[in-house]
Amino acid sequence: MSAKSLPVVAVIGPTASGKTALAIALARRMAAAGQPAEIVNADSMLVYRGMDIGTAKPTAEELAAVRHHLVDVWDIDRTATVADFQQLAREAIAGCRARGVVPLLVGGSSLYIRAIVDEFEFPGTDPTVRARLEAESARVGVAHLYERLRTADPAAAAGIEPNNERRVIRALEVIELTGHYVSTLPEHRYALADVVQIGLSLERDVLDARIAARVDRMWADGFVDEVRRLEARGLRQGRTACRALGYRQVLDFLAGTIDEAAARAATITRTRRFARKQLGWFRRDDRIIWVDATRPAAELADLLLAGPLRRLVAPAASAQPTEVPPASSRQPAEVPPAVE
RNA sequence: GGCCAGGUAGCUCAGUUGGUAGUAGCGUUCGCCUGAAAAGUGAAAGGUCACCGGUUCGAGCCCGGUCCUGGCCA
Repeated sequence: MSAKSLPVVAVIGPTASGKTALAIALARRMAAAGQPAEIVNADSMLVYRGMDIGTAKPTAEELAAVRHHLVDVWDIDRTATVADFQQLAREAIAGCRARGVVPLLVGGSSLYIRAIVDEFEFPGTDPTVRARLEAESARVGVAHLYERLRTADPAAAAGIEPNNERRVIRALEVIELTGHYVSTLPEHRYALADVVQIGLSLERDVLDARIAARVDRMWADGFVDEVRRLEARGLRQGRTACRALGYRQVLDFLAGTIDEAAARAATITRTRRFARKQLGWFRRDDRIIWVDATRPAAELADLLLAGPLRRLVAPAASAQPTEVPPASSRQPAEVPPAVE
């Protein structure tokens, strides 16, 4: 199979829906069929070294079984940004394809996934400008900054809530750098060639139960100690990692503002809310092919490789010189089903 | 069994000298989102004020009784 014909397969879904398991299963099945695959992480927290239990990071065995990109690459005090991620992930994807490897992009954040696969351009940033605006906001209040935004760019201001300090500052920063700011998201249009998005879907009550079970397991596995160790290594100093679900709550517990039971309960409810948010994002993207997350990962992998991803393991694929079938082609045709 | 404190939104509670309840916190639901997205932000829905009776023009609030919860004493 030529590198050009390799799709990028995005495995998405809310937290605790089984993305990691499915990606691993897909990679194993594909490898067995002679088509190597590697995982490109699109999760903002898996990049941090030392954040293992609370992020449900793939296990050592899983990491050893399938090559992973963008996992354990940063220290916890580094600030993660979508723009950096976009670049790194696109490089990793291009690298895979160049080597004849199918990239499996795995993540739960629609923005991160879209920034990578869609036409998505970020205006630049300037730490000095940013710092100045942040300091000013702290001094005089967001309301003043919002007023300035209103006069500088009424259209942009209209799309931003006056109280949303983060966005107000960012908008002013971009206006200062480029002259204007667009406060709406781009269309759903792929920038990368041949993208297939697989979404894991499941009922809310099942999802909620899984989240609670996962948090319980995290605690049983020594999550609090993990956070304690990371705290000693500067977790509080960073801007991104310290706000991760669970970590933030345990840090509150370690600081004494809440007790441990409250930290655990808050981790569950915040994670649940996060999952709702994720689902809301994915709901708006009609390009996603949804599969039932309650089925075993191996079974789902077989189904996908017999259906939407069939061309990746079809025996005759290497014999067909050109003609890449569209991702949407789902005629069973002459290819024998992989299951049953 | 006696005394005390309570029973108001899914949870924790406010509720001023009685005028048919709260900008409450959390949760829930829905929306927005471009360099912190596991982040940030907006809005909405939710209550026969434990139950029965009484006083009053009018009771979450006062009186009597019943039930329930917690504490103390036996």
